[in-house]
Amino acid sequence: MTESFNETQPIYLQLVQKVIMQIVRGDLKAGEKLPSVRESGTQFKVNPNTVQRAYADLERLTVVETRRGLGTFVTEDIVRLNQLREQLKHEKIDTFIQDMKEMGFNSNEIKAGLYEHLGDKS
Amino acid sequence: MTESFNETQPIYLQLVQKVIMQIVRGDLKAGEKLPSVRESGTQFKVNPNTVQRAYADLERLTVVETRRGLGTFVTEDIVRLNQLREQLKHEKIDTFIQDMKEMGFNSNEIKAGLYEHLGDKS
Amino acid sequence: MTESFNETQPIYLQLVQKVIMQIVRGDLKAGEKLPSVRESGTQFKVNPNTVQRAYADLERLTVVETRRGLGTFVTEDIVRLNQLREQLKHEKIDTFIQDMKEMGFNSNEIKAGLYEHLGDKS
Amino acid sequence: MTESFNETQPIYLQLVQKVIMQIVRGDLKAGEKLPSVRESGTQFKVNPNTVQRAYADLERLTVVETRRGLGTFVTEDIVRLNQLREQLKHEKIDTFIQDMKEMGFNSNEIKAGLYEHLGDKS
DNA sequence: GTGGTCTAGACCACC
DNA sequence: GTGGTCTAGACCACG
Repeated sequence: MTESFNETQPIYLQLVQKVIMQIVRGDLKAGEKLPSVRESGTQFKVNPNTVQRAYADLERLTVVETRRGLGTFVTEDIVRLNQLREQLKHEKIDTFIQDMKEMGFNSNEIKAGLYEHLGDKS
Repeated sequence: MTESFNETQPIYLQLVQKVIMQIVRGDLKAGEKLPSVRESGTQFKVNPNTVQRAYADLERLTVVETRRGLGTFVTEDIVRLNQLREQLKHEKIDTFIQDMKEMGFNSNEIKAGLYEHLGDKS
Repeated sequence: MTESFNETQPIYLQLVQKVIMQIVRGDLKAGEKLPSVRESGTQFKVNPNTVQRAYADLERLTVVETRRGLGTFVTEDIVRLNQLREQLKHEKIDTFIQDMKEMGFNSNEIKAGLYEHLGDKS
Repeated sequence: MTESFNETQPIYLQLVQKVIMQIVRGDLKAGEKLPSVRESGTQFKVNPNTVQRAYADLERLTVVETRRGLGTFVTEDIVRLNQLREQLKHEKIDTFIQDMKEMGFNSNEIKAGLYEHLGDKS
């Protein structure tokens, strides 16, 4: 499963997204240890520096904490994690609606389109 | 309304998106002339070359045509334009659903979330 | 039958080629009158200036003559026309062979490839 | 052997052709690194941007891949490379035959002409 | 006036 | 070091 990266978006930002997704999905739980920068680096075939940068960003977002000599861990702050999940959900929905309206679709068309697509694969 | 440009995405790609949106929304109709590369350049405060690059991409996507010495025009091929609109709609919806499911939401949660947000602003 | 033009090659050169082809094929015979620049212009939807330039080139190649107030005519010099035909034939074949060899094909492969293609459509 | 550039064709397209030829001939093998845009630039006495444009085109044709910070490489996809060679061969032969027929030569004359020329130099 | 190409030189992200 | 993007300014062909 060699996942590849988008071309126009910086790799470290894609890594940030990837980790956030894992946390929100629950693949990475509160307090759990993230792979080391070296591990991640070899796994995704990117430079450890790039991983490091992504982890730094994640720390700035207060979703992970790094403990010296131990590694990087998902925050224990469950409130923060729930908040993160809700926040991302609202953002995603909002930008989706905004994009669709920018394309000239009204609320009903959006609902209809969504139903159609959920029908096939729900 | 001086819209500015994103940092992470190349300007010329943002221009491509912008024009596609204008076409899909109907602000630019089939056969209509786009502003010249120089005009667009001064309007968006970017170099004409950058606009040129965007227009070249748009031509490769067969949504515009350039006529030597005359200018760049939205394609007259209405079928193509409708296809473009449908294609973008499906892509948007698909990636939205995929993203939401990646975050661990099921179909019903997605629908509910959407309704909630459409309620406020439909 | 709206014939279109290549993008990278100047239109007037493509016109030159077109006329030469008509002469070599015999569609335009020795002494025959070419359409006026205006006629050609409207027919091919190009500027008369462009046609004019093509005709000037053809005159420089001594395959047409322009007579003031009368129009542009294929040269009466039949020797020149035969020479033209032979010259073009040899040039075409030579560059074809050269191109194929540049691509790494040897004489036998070239012959074989040609037979194959002539088989379908001879 | 300082090869120079044609006047009527854009330099970057001539570069594209040149590289494709090198690949088809086997001078550049699957996975091999192309010279950097700066190297090529100085070698051919053109601006690195021009080389860059050619490389971008080649990537769009999926005959090369660029790896961030590493360089530009001939694709490892050997199937693609063989397809490329076959495709170019057929195109060359087809346009050759078409051109010759346009000039009024029939299949036998084409074959005869080819044999004549191959005789001298095969 | 239009788009298309090219140069020179700069800055960025990535390795 | 690599490719990718951008600017400023130039020249060309075409209408």
